[in-house]
Amino acid sequence: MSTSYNPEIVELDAQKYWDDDHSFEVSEDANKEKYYCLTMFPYPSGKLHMGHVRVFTINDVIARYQRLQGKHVLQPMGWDAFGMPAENAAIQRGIPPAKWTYANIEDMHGQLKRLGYAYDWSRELITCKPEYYRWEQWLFTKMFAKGLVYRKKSIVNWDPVDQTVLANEQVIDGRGWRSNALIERREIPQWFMKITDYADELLNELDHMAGWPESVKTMQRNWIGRSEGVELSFDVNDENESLIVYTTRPDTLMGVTYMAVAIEHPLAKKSAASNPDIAAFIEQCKQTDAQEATLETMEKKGMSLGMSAIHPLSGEEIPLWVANFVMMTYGTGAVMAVPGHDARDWEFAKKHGLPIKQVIAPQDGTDIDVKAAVYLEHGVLVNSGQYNGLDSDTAFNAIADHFEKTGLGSRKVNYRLRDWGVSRQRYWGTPIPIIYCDDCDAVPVPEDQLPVILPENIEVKGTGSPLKDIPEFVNAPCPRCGKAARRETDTFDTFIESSWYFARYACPDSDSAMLDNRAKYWAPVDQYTGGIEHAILHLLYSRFFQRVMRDEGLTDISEPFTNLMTQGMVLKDGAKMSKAKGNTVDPADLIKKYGADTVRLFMMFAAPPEQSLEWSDDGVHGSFRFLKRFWSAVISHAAVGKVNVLDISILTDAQKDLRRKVHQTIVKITDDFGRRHSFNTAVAASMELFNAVNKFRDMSDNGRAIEREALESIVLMLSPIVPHICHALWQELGHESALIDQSWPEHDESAIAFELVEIVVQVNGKLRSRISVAVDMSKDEVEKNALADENVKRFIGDNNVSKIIVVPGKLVNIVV
RNA sequence: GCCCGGGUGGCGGAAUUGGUAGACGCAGCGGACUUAAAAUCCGCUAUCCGAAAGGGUGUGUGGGUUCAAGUCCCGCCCCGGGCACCA
Repeated sequence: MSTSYNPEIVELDAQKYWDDDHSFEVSEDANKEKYYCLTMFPYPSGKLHMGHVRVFTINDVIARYQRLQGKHVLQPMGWDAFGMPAENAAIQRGIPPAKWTYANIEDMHGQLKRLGYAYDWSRELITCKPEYYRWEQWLFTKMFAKGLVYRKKSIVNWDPVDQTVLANEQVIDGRGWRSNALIERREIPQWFMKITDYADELLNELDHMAGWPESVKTMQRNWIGRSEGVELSFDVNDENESLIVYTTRPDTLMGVTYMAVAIEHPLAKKSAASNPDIAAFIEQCKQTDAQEATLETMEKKGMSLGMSAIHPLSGEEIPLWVANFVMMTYGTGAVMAVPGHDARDWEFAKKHGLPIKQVIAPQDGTDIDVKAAVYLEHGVLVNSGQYNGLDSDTAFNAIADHFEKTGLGSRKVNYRLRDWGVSRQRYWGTPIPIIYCDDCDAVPVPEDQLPVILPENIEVKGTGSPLKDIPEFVNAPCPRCGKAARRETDTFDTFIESSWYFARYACPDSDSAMLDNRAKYWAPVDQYTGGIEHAILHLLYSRFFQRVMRDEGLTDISEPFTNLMTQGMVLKDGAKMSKAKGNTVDPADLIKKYGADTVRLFMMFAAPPEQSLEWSDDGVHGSFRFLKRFWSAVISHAAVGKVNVLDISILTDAQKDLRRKVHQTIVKITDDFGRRHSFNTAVAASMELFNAVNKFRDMSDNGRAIEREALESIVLMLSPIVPHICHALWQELGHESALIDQSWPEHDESAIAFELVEIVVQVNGKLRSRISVAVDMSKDEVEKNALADENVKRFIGDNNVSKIIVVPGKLVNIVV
């Protein structure tokens, strides 16, 4: 082996060894403790970017660490292959999405191999293949049979020029990205999955998921948004149907001064039919995209419907409005407005001159003016007739009881979570296995006719789905009556593919079932790593799908991911790396220049995994320099020859110090890897130990034996991060068997023991001195030593010592 | 607008349970080696005052709790992620 570090030779050699040895291919072994270590699979966009390299390296470090801990590790990789970019590429370049996607997968596969990840490539999944997506079609038909899917109208972004539905991303400042036309909200029929049936379970289980970050659990809790309230009905003058509203504040019921419905609400539609002004207003409100952020930040607009509802307690007439901020998708699409005690209602009332009435007063009796400022707190009821004087909680129950007795309302638990709309009006996705028959309505495709295969050789124009233009695809006999019928041309949301792929890795070749017995061995995923941007949608959908699969008898597991790590983004010049901003760094260029190990090392060293990482070319160079120094230090140590067995009975102080440092570092790095996932500090600790070895320079038998112990420990402990160089250095150190088959180093408690400890002395909390004391010295003795220090005496001066705090082994604080 | 994060030297970051702020690395400065450059090696490096010893200040910002606050509490500012059709 060469004395200078040549990463390309070292890395290709190690990779060849792993390939020839099939080192990372695993099968089910009941005698070994399994460890399933997974990263969120990539979309095959064409080129690997730094964000990919970061997440894959983090996961690879964990996988390799767990292997050294003796676990039977599965780390698979695959491709989330359906999605919009393939259609965009197809429009721009005239290549079918399938062709573009498969070419990208091939390129990126090669780039991943060059990074040396410990993947079991024999399990590689590609979600756009019928062998994969047939099973989600199958599950959909099972869900259909159980009533877990249904069709209803829902709102999409409609581009009136391109005559097509746009994704939120394709709407820029309210306009279509290609046509530049103003986008409209439009209702079309779509398929939904009843995730709300699982809302309570998805919510409650979060309390038992100790391996998930608190922030992600909080986001999911808030997203599900369970609330307890009362649903009640208001009669509407001259109408047969009453208006149903949901409120979490029935205690403010007597403060209702108006009501508002969404523009899609039946009452609004009915008014619009006879009143052109209202119709015009609704049309105007439709001139916007369908994003919640747009809805929440836009100007609050409304118009009186000229109708009124009857207050169920007072019998007063309450004016009825239509407003753009009421969402048809939450609650009943109608709200009772209490401007005195709700911020949005208050703002709207002020703008439109609607009355504001105080019905809640502060508990402490303070006077407030709700016309000047909204009062949101709970308190004591006023201006509320028989409920006056009750506190908010008591009033909640009294009013709820009243409505339940009269039958005009009832207590209700509501969720912010909505059912999952899975229809997409796009080509490049899994065909929804439904056939529409004039007589039998929507009929699921029977199991023996699955999969419904997506034709791949196709031209995409960007105006509606090309599937509609393929008669061989669209025309199909009704599976129930045999009459000529039409196939659904919408495809599934691509989140469906990513909601179960983690389970399929266990049995990627199973052609008789979605999951087989092998899945029982590997599930659940022990460690899941991916971007924080997936905190809600992907992770919630996966938790839902896992339960659907469970209830279908495919698995006993409810939670798919035991431990979750969400890694931060890769930034350059303070912004997320993106083509649009022109601040990308191509991993391939860096690997060519420095090798994969340097890139991996920098990624792990530059920032803790959960934080965003600021890219630095200089920093990469520093990592390369460290590897070069590490290489030559080990090579020159090995060149001297074999070392003798260490005799710990005759160690010098310097030898004891280095040995202590070695074993302290083992303790620290083990904790950093295993418990804290703090890879940046693990690297720093390795560097510190390495610096200590370099300063050591002791060619005695014991000296060389300790140096060997130190270098071998560093090689083993850095190997999850820089596996290639460590593979080579392990051989240089004279070992026959491969590094990946070794065990993680264990520390020697006796090496860590020390006699003296440095204690900090503060006077009034300010650092004034340091004293060195015996490790077992009593508190009184430590105090005496501290008070005897010259600088400490100077700061105490003539003052009386009022208190002394001693933190054993750490500090003394003298308060004067 | 709502939900979740983050803000520490010139830069990336460390400080794990309220107990020494700035580990480790980069950049910079000084030196060694070299015809020279690169590479490598050694030393210094928060800031202000001071010859030094030592001292003052300092973790976005304003308050508070505590013997002690980067860490806990309250308010504010700024940056990032998500908001259901980007993945």
